[in-house]
Amino acid sequence: MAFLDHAPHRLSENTRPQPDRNQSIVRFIRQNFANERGREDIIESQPLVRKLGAFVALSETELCVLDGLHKRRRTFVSGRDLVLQGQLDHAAYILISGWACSYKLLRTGQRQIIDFQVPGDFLGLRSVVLHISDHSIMPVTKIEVTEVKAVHLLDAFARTPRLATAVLWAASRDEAMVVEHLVGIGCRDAKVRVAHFLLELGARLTLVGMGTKTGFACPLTQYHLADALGLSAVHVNRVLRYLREQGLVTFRDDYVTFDNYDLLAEFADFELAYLDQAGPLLP
Amino acid sequence: MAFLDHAPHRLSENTRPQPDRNQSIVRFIRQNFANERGREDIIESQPLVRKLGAFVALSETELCVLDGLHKRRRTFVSGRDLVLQGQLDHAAYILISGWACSYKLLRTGQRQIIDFQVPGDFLGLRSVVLHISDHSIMPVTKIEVTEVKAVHLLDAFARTPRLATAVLWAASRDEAMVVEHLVGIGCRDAKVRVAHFLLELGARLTLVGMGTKTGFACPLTQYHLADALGLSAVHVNRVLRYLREQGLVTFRDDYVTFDNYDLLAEFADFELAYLDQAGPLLP
DNA sequence: CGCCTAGTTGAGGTAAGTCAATTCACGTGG
DNA sequence: CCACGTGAATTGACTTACCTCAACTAGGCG
Repeated sequence: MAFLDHAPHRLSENTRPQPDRNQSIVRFIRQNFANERGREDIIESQPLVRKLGAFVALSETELCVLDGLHKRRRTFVSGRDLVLQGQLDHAAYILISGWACSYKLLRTGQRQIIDFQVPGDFLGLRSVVLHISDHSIMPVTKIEVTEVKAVHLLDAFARTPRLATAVLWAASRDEAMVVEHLVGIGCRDAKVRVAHFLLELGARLTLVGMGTKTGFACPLTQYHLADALGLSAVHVNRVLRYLREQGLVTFRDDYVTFDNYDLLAEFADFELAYLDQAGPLLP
Repeated sequence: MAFLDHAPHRLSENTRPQPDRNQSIVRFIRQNFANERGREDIIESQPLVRKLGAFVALSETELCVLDGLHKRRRTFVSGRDLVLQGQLDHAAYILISGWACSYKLLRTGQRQIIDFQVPGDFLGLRSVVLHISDHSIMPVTKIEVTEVKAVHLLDAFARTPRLATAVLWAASRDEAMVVEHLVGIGCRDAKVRVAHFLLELGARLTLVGMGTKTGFACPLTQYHLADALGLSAVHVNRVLRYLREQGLVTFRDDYVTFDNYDLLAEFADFELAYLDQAGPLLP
């Protein structure tokens, strides 16, 4: 087990989402909302809108409320935690750029990384709802976030129930990812585990335009992988070497290359049912 | 790894919640709702009300809507799944009595149990919100549930936003449990893992009046434990023997006895922060 | 009675952990 | 400019926690 975190020695920052996805919501905003603020501006600055928009078709009011949530913009550097385990009544954040991770620390000094967050993801949503944080959140790279006060969020729910439903959807999706993670640690062996994890990460990043079937920029260290997958860093290294030598995937220099995507997917028994999303589910 | 599930050879059914908890919501219902239906009746038949009531103080309207959700009552026996992995647009359920478990099956035949559900818990909430189920749900004992159609649930959210918030809270609490489970599998060794799991289960059951610091009735088999904790049934057996011989906890005859609660809690490094709940958080 | 499932125990194998040494890239300060 | 420190990655040698296979007991039930 790796003990504490170490700052990655190089940071990759190509976190700009491509504007060619979620076309229905894009069209919607263009039609209804274009004169309020620059329409591209809204999409660019609000990866969250794209995400929630994929679930419910948001009305103008809801978009306004959502826009109003993005208040104070803040920057955090690697090593400075946003939220600490046990902290009470802190704010939630929406990740604009960069990577973060949520983790729990045991008294033995071991760290379990729960999940990594990429642009558009909520940070600390669960903690706000529960009023106490059961985990910590730290940046992996330098990150940009917008702060959302707990009160504002709960207030927004009361005024726009559809928004509450949309956020419930986002939370459910997060939970599904944690569950998949649990399954990985619970019953896959190290090789399949690592392979599956990289494929999953790739799929998530592809959804927000930050990855392809060829690969993706990845600021994680092998220590991050180790603590996320419940393996030792040494063993992660060996497994990565194995996968590289088999011509499946290469993890090197802050970049993950899928050398043979299909073979890797078969090797890892990868299917991404729960990540699929076929347009707005709530009319 | 144990392969498929086996029906437990004896079922324990003392699932009646004690009416001495969540006093504020009990009082509330007595004052405002007593002449509509028998007041005890509502509490008895709706463990969910007690649970949600612990988070938001529900108004009369909200109670009505919540009551309206409890439509068709159904019974399932062990072995008959309520929800199947991959199933689309099924209903959700609220567990009235008995135990259930949610699990995922891998193509290798391995099973990972995500979580166990006890009376008052939602079954398949996440699946309804995501419109597709990423997991299956099966009864552990004979269970009684009430069915909630997806449409009704989403409709109820639109009409009573506070209810949506309360359900978001319940979902967050579930997620916190999955996260704790993840941590257990990810970085605790087998002995601590089993000990921690039993303590946690005990704490959850105590919250709904089905357990104490002395122990609780537990219909699970060692195979259930194995598949939940990512261990082999054989190893679970050895660990249970160890814990019994150390005078910490005894798992036998469908009953878990805490032989030395404090020592066990120390051994397992157990703290239940996220289960604590100090009254309604949303006025 | 015999079958089935749950639980129990032993013997031996293996995946993954620990400890330790080495290399490499980068940054810093003399 | 080089010396030095540090964090990340790499590799080898050894240990161990947990798994697998297998045999056996005991209770429940048709």
